[in-house]
Amino acid sequence: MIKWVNRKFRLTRTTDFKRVRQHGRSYAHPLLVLIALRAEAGQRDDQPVALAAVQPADPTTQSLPLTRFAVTAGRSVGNAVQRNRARRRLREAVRLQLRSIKSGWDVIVIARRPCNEASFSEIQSAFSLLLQRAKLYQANCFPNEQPPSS
RNA sequence: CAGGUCGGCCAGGUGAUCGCUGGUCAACCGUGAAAACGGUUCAUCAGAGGAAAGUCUGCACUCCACAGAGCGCAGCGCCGGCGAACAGCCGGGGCAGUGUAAACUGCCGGAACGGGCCACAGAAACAAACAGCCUUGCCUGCCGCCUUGCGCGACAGGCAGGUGAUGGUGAAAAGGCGGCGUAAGAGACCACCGGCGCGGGCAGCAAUGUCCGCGGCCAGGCAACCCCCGUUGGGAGCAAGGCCAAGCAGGGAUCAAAGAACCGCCCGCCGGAGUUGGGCGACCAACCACCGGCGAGCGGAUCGAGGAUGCGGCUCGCAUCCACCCUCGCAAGAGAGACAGUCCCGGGUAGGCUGCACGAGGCGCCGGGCAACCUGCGUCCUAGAUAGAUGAUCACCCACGCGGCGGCGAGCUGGCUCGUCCAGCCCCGUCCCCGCCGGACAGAAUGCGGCUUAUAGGCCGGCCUGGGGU
RNA sequence: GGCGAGGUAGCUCAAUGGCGGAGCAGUGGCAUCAUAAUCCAUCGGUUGUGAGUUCAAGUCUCACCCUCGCCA
Repeated sequence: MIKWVNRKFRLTRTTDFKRVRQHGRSYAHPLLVLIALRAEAGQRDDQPVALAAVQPADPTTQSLPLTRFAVTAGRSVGNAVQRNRARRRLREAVRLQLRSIKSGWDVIVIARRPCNEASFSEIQSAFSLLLQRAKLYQANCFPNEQPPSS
């Protein structure tokens, strides 16, 4: 499959952030927060050129749209080094879990301050726990086996 | 060897797998006549710092304004050099301070242009007065003496004088100490010391240092208070600025009616303040050169459904006024509201591209210079993200720290055959091995020169102090 | 990223370089059967932090920290 951590498949617009944060459901953990919103077809129409250019090239994704991610760290996390580090580790956690996640969602992942002291395996387990609670795993994959295998 | 101080350098390294961003080549797909553009995949190359930080400064660059100058505001201020420029750097000077020393820190135009301040205390905060001192002169009172005189001497008071030595204070009181002098005193005078000014010699490019001579003690502190002198600066900032596709006005233009705020001069009126007069008083009347407002006339300038003024440095924004209607008020006046219709053009934000990385560039060498720095030559191209790219996992090595076994040195204890001996202990130092932990501050956002702040440690060199050896 | 405004008692704010104050709040008292209000008294400050100028700094100068606002 294609690598989905590319920038073209992330959430970048301010309007997307506003929409997901207003209408999405949030799931909290001491290390991070996850906000998910199911992408509607009408809302995706006005969305960027990259989607329209990819969809005819890849006919398998025509029926079910992409799942787009965004990773954020506010000023309460720390200084610039700690914020960048939290974003990179969360993005890596998203990339490792990406194969077993349902399509057609817009997800925002927000880092919290204890994320600085946590190890990467703790971040991974926290992220998979939140994915279970949000019921974002695909039906054919077993969520308990997938995170350690990848 | 130990401690200190100054300057410079590094900012863990190597390798593997999966990922991220940008450039280049190739293949495929889409649009297109083609050029080209966009996307995917593979290969290859590159990918944060000494402070990238704080945004304190100086520039480049862009837009706006602009004839020039001035006003206002802001920065700087010993001397010389460097530099594109700077509140920067280098070298030097003076004053004050820390340290045994090496060295380090802070400050640097003008207080005899002017204004202001110096709380409390103190007589007084910069310029004289007050208290005090003196009894020099005159007058009065009183006492003593004898030479009985406008006599001499002592005391008290008043007037005229002389003073700035004294006055517990305070951060600061019109040089210090000694003498001479005087009615009392005083740089009034003298010797020494200190400080100031002027002139000259020597050293230095200069700041300045040093020496000599003369003058006269006149002149408190604060300019990181205003100010004066010299010098520099037009304002804003890459979210500057430019271009593009779609779509849209609350934006612009047109149609309507001819006058309006503004400035100058002059006249009149209203209110306030002031002066004069009257009234027991509230107040009244007159004058009015001051302040605020209104109205008419004349002249000027602007605009024309919009215009004018003021403020914030002038772009631009905000406020007010006039022009239309309504309401309130005795009046001058004040307050609130409305701004329609038609037609056309198409700005900006959000989005994309650009600005955007070959430059006051880096590195090395020769030369000049004490140094900062500069000339020349050679070589290299070395990040360009935009919810913002460097992450995850693993192996080995290098520092640092902790623990353990062992060796050596020093120390302690014990023994005798008293020696450069043996045995034990091990808080100390060093070396080796093993295990664990484990990498400071911190992330480019237009670029560059500085400053300031944060920083685990390591390496190199100069100098100083102490100890030991030769 | 760039620009510019501020930090004073628990809160909101004052304070010509010269002993840091007001209102509310808190505590104690008066009063009331009791509470509130009123009245009286009282407590509470490293003036954000650190240097410097000055005899003296909340104020003047510099550096740092924190908070808030704006962007054709």
